[in-house]
Amino acid sequence: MTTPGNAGSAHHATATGDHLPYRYGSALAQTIESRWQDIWESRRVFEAPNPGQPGFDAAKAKKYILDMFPYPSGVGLHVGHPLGYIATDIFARFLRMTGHNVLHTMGFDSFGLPAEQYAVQTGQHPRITTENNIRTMKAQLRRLGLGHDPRRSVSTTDTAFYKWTQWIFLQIYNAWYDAPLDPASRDKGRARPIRELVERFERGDMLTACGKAWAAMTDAERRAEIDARRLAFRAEVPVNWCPMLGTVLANEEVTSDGRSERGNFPVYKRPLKQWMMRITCYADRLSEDLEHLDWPEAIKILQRNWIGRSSGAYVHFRVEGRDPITVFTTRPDTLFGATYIVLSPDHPLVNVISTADRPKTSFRRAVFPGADDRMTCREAVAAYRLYAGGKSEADRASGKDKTGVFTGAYAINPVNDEHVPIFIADYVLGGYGTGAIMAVPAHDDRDFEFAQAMKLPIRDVVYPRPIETMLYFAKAAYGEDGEPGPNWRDELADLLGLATNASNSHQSFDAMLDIVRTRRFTVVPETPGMVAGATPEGPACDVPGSLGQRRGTMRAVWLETIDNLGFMNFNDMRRHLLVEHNYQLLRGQAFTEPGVAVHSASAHLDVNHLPSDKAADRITKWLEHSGHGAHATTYKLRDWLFSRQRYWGEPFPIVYDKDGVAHDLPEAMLPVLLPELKDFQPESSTDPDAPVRTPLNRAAEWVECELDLGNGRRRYTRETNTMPNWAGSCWYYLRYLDPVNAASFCDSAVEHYWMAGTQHAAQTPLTRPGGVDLYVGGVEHAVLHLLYARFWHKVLFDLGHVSTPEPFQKLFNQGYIQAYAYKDARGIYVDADKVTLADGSLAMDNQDKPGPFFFDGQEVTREYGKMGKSLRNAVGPDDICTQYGCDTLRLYEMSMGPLEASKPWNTRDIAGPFRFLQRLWRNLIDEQTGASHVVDGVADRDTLRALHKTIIVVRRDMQAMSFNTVVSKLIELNNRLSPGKVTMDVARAMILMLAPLAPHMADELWYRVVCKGMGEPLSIAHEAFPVADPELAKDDEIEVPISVMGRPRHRIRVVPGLAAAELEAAAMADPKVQELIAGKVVKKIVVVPGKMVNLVLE
RNA sequence: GCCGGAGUGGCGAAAUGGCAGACGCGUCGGAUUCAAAAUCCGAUACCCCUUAAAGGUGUGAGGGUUCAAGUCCCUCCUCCGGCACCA
Repeated sequence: MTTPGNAGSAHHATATGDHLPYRYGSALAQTIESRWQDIWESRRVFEAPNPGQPGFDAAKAKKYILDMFPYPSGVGLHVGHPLGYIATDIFARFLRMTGHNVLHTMGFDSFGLPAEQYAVQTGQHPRITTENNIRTMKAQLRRLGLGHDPRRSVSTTDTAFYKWTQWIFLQIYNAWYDAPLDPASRDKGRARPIRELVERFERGDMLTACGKAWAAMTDAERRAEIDARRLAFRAEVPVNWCPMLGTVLANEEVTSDGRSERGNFPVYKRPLKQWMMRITCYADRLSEDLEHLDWPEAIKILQRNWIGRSSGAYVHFRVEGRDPITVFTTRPDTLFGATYIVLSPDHPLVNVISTADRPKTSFRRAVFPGADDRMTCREAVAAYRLYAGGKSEADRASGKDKTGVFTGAYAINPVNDEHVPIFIADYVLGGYGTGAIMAVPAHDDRDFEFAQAMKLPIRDVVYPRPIETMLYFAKAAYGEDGEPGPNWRDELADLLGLATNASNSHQSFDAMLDIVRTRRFTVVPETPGMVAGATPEGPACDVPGSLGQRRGTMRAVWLETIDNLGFMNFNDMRRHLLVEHNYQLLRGQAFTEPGVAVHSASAHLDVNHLPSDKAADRITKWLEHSGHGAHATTYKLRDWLFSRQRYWGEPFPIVYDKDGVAHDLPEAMLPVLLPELKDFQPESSTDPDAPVRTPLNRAAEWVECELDLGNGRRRYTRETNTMPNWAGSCWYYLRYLDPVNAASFCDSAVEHYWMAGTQHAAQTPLTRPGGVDLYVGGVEHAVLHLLYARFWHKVLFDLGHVSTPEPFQKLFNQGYIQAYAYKDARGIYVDADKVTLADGSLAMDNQDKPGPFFFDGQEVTREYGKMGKSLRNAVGPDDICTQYGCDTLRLYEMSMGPLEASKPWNTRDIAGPFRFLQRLWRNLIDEQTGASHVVDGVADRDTLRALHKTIIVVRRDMQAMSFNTVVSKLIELNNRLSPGKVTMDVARAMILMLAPLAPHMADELWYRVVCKGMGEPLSIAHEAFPVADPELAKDDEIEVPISVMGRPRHRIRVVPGLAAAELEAAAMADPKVQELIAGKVVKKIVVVPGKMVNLVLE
C-alpha cells in the first residue's frame, strides 16, 4: 500500500506507508527541510556580526570561510556545483560548534557574456536576466541548507558594489610602482600614490624618464611622464583580438592553439590602444609570496610557471654603424659559444639592419618554404616575415622544423670581439625577453636544430667533468700534437676514474695524470679483503675483492665508456675536443646541463675550468664592469589587458578631454552607471581587421558629457570600453566583510578583524600572510582569478587599504564530479538522462552495465567526463532534493570520496546515505507516532566506548575536512544502535555530530528528542560539538596480531598499555605461538606496543 | 617534450611503515509479506576445495630498503590535468 504521491519507481525514496506516518521518506524530508530553512532565516541563525555589532563575541576566534565566486548561470546548478559549497558549509558549521565566529556567505559574479548574449538574442536587458538568474540560484542554494549570512551577499552588478570596483580601479590608476634600484635587493618595492611620485620629481629625488628637470617640463610632458608610470595605463599593444566575440582577450583567456577559451573562436594579434594593469611589477612578489601560503603545491607550481621567472643577463652585441642589439640569456656562462644572433621576425631592428646584397656565406642564407638564393637579404627577410606572419599559433607550436633567414648583418660578441651573423627566425618570440637571443647551439636544443638547418658552426663551451678530463688528456698527455702512447686508453680510463671521483675535485689534472702513470708501475699487493680506506683514488667503489681487482673493474667501465663516445681513435678525439670544439655536433645533441666551462677565454677574460654557475657570475660581472650588459630577471607574465569591448561590465571612471587626454573622475562622481541601451550587440565579425567599436559608443548622450573636474564645466567623452569579468572577483571577498558600507569599500577595523592571519605558534609575522582562512574552489582558477586577485590585494596592501599582503591564506581545490556522457553517430552529445539500455531501463540507473546504449532508438557511444552543460550529462540538485531531501544529497556528495578527488556521480549510490538517515531516524523516533523513543539513562560500557571513539575520529576528520570518513564513522556508530533502545547521552552526541552534515534532520531530531517536542524549535547550529572523554574511549582488552616472518599467524588478547617486554612475554606464553615456533630458532622478536609482535625465525 | 596528480574487490572508496579492502553501492541467501516494494538479518577480494578448517595469492609492472611496504627509494607502463620553441 503506497501513498499515491510517492509511488515512484523502485529506486525512488521510500514511500511513507499509512501505517508508518513518521517514517523518514521523501515527503517527510521535504517537510523537515523547508521548515528548518524557514526557521534559520526568520531567527537569523547564520548572521555573523562584525566587531562592535550586537551579538558579537570577542572571546571567540574568527574564521573566514569562502567559496569561489559563482557566475549565476541561467540553466541553474548541477550536482557538481554545490560540492564545494556543501563542504564549506559543513566545515563552517563545525567551526561554529567548536567556538568560532564564522563568516560564510555567498555572492554572485554577475557581469559577463551569457547574460549579454541572451540580451543580444532577446532584447531583454542583461540586468533583468541577471537578476532572474540570481533569484533562481539563490533558491537552489537555499534548498541545499547552506548556512550563509544572507545580509552579506553581494553581486558585482549592484551599482553599490561596482562603485567600489571603480574606486579600486582609481586607486590603481593613481599609483605607481616604486621599485628598488638594486634588482637583487631583498626590498621588492611597493606601490605608492602618484602624489608621492610628483613630490619626488619636484624635489629632484627622482629623475624623469625624458631627462628634463620637472620644473622645466610642460603640463603635457609632465602628464606623459606620470602616465607612463601608472599601474593602470593605456598602451597601444598587440592584443588578442577575437572578432567573433567582438572583444579583446587576456593572454590567459586564449588557448594554446590560438582560440578563445569562451566559444572557441579564432583569435588574432592586432595592435590596439587598451587599458593595461602593470601586474608585471608584482611578478617577483607574486612568485615569492606563494611560499608561505597554505595552498596545494600543484597550484603554486602552476602559478610559478605562469609567472615564469628566470634569472640571467642582458648582453649588448654591437652592430657596426647601428644601435647595439640587446639579448637576454639565462646562461651567460655560454657566451663564448654564441655563434650567431637571432631576432624575432617583428623585432624593430630587423628593417634597419637587413642588407640589400647577396653575400657568399659558409652557412645557408635562408631556410623556409619559398626561400630563394637570388633574393637579397632584405628581400628574403620581407618574404620570411610574410611567411611567418601567415602561420597560425597552432602551426608554430606543431611545426618543430626550424626556419629563418640571414639579415646580412653581423654583430660583435663583446666577450671575444667575434663577428657573428644575425638571423631572424620565428622560434624567437617577440614578446619575451628582448625579442632577440644569442644562439649557443652546442648548449641549447633549439639553437642546435637551427644551426644544423642553417649549417652554422657549433662550438662547445661547457663539458661535463669526464669530457673535460678527456679534453685535458687530449691536450696534455702527449703534447698538443704528439703521437699517443700505446696504452693511451688504459691511461685515460684510469685518469677518468680519478677525476670523476668527487673527493678529487681539488686535484689538478697534471697531478692526477702523474698518479696514473706512476701507479701503473707500482706493484699492488693482492690482499683480499682490503675493502675501504684511503687509496690514491679515494674511497673505493663497492666492488668486492682486492684493490687491483677493483681498479680493473673501474678501468673496464671507463674503457667501455670511452668506446661508446664514438671517437675513432686518439687523434679523432683530439680533433673534436681540442681543435674543432665540436663534440656536441658529433654526439648529435646539445648539452644543456651545467658543467665546466671550456674554450672560454679571450683577451678580456678567462673562465675556463669554472663550474657553470661560477662562470655565469664571472661573465655577468664582467659584462656589468665593461658596460656590455647587466644581470637581469625576466618573466613570462605579461601585463594584464584590462579593456573589453562589451556592454555588460563595469564602466571605467575615466573621461577624455577634447585633446584626448584621460582624466580620472573624482570619488564623488562614482559610480559611473552603465547607460541604457537597446542594442547590446558587440560588433562581431569574421574579418580580423574590422574596426573596433564598442556597444557603449552607441549611447551618444552618455558618452558626451559635461563635467566640472575642478577647472569649470567642460565637455568630455567617456571611456567606452568596460572592465573584464575578473574585476569584481578580484575584491568581492572584501565586500562580504562590510557589504553595505557607503563610505568605504570596507571598514578598516572590520577588515583587520576578519582578514587577520590564523595564529600558529611557529609562525612569524613574515610567514603569516593572513587573509581568508579557507578558500575552496575549482582548480580552473589557478592562474586567472587567483593571480589577478592576489595582484589587486597587494596593490591595496601597499596603498594601506588592507592589512595583509595576501588575500587567501589557505586554498583547497575540490575535485570535479564526473559522469558518463553519450554521443550519437554524428558525434553530438545527447541528454545522458534519457539514454537507455537494450531492455529499456535507464542507463543512469545501471551504470555498471556495459551497453549497448540507445537514445531515441539510435545507438550511442559512451564517454566519461566532467559533469556539465557541454557534455549534456548534468544531474540537477533539485531532483535529488525532491526525491531524497538535501540532507541525503549532502551526505552522498561528501561520502563519494575525498573532497579533492574527482569522482563519478552514481545516482544509485544515493540510497546508502539515505538509508543511514532513515535508520538513524528510526533509532530515535517512533515511526508510528513521530515521538522520541530515546530512553533515559546512560549507555552501556561498550556503546559508550564506541561513542567516544567516534567523537575522537569525527573531530579529527572534520578538522582535516575528511568528510567522507566522518560519514562512515557515524554510520558505523549508528549501526550499533537499535530503535527504541538508544539512551539520551548517545542520542544527544549523535545528533550534534550529525548537525554539520545533515543540519535539517539534526535540528528536527534535537527538537523531538532532546526538547521532547516542547517549546520554540531552535537550531543547534551554535550548540557545542561533543567532546570525547579519553577514559571512556579506552579499551578493556585489545587484540594484538602475532606475525611470524612478517605474516600474521595468530592474535592474542591483552590489556591495553602493555610495555614491550610484557607484550612479548604474553605472546611467548601463548600455546598457539609456541606451536608456531616449535622446533625453530627465534632470531629476533620485534614488539610494537599496542600494535603487534613479529617473530623472526632462523 | 616538460611539470603536476592518480592507478587498491563487480563499483565508489578506507588504511600515523604494523591484521589490506572500514563504510557505502551492487550481488547472493534468509526474515517479514497473500504478493511486491520498502524494511530487517547474514554472506560477499581472488585461488585451491562439495563445504568448512587450514593454506596460498593479492594494492598498475619490475627491482630495492625493512623484522614488517598500498604507504619509503629506483626504473618502467597507463590514465587525467596543466604548460608547450619562454632563450
